[in-house]
Amino acid sequence: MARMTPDRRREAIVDAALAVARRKGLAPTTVRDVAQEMGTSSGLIHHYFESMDHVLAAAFERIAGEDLAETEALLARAGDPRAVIAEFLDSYAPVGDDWAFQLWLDAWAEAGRRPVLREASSRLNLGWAALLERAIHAGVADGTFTCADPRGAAWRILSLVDGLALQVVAHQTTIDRGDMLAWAASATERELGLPAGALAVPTPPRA
Amino acid sequence: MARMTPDRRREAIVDAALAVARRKGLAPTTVRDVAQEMGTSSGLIHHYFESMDHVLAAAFERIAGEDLAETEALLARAGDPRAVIAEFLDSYAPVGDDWAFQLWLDAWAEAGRRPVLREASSRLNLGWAALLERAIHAGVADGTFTCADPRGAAWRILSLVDGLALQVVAHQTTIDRGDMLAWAASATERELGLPAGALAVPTPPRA
DNA sequence: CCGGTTGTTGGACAGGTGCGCAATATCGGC
DNA sequence: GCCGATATTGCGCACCTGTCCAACAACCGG
Repeated sequence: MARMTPDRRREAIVDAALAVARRKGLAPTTVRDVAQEMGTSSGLIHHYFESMDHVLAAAFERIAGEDLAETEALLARAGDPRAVIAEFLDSYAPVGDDWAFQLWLDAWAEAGRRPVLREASSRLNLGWAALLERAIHAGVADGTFTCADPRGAAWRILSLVDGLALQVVAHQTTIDRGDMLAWAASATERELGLPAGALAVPTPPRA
Repeated sequence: MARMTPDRRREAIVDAALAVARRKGLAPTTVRDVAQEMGTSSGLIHHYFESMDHVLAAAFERIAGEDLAETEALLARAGDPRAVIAEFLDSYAPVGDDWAFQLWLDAWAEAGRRPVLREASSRLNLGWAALLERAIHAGVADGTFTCADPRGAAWRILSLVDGLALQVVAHQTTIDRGDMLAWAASATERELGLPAGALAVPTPPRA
């Protein structure tokens, strides 16, 4: 089809891969799927990417990186440290069938077997932990939080919400978004030395 | 090969599937892999299982169910509630390349796409939460723990250790077993109203 | 307007996938 | 010892997988 500059084409391939992965998941996405989604031949994809694993890693990195950047921007606007953490928890809890988090599940599972995906998944996860650690430091600095170990607290909070979101997305029935929000809030309050209920409802006090 | 009774053969198939899954992971395990592992033809497998998904679900259920039962037995021998929880955390932390936990990662990822696997994974996960909730109730009853919401605490602790173990197994480098144990212990102490350090080292106070 | 650079094609290649079925081998009951 | 029941085989079917490459076509500098 239409001839593109290499940069644009690479982007188009990643876009198409992401569109397919959204429907089918990361691992089941094939070269031919992506080619068909773009409306091109499949040979084109190997002209730009060393292997299919690299395409999938790039697709995962795109969506996970965007999510991270958006959250970063969201938190920058949130105001005081308490609101930042409340906003973080609310935005992390899956809504509906959260295909982005499903891609995280795929990435974690594949990370053990595909080095290229492990690299991407590991890097993005470290990014989330760092984001959270910065938010905690800010709250400790201005006296909102009490926390002796911000790095540990960041990993504990992140692991908790990952573990909870995992149940919501993978099993759908065991626990729901409401449970997740309530439980993540109460644990995080304890973690940051906040009074019980301080993180209960993210934005306006409305039930 | 050797003719078997249906019950024995079903067991042999599940055993073989588990042996392969241990090496390759759950999703990449194929009918032919399992047949070769047993030293039989592949047609035999479809004579006993409705589909390959059912084989994989049975294999996962076998290993996850055994783990759960072993932990249940371990905790029954552990003594006081504090020791039970300490033992739980220690046994949950992955050692080396934890192939059993890798199967959990596979199961969670596939749960969204394969109903048969979702059913198994969901049920086993509920089993672990119930185990933990019982242990907490016991500690609250005899005054060792202080916990207003044992069900929530069970899910929070389970989700936390799942999230931490996930990092250890999938990424290998981001955090290690030591971090995981320390962080799981400190969060659980807060969760159960124990003094800091009460769960620090599982068995003997050494280092 | 032409020629070389290069984005793109489309199919070949060697293998792998789950599943189903006729034929065969082996067993337990008589 | 035979025979019916059934465990097991071995292969075929239709399809999918990543990767590669010779041929083609579109664009850009001259």
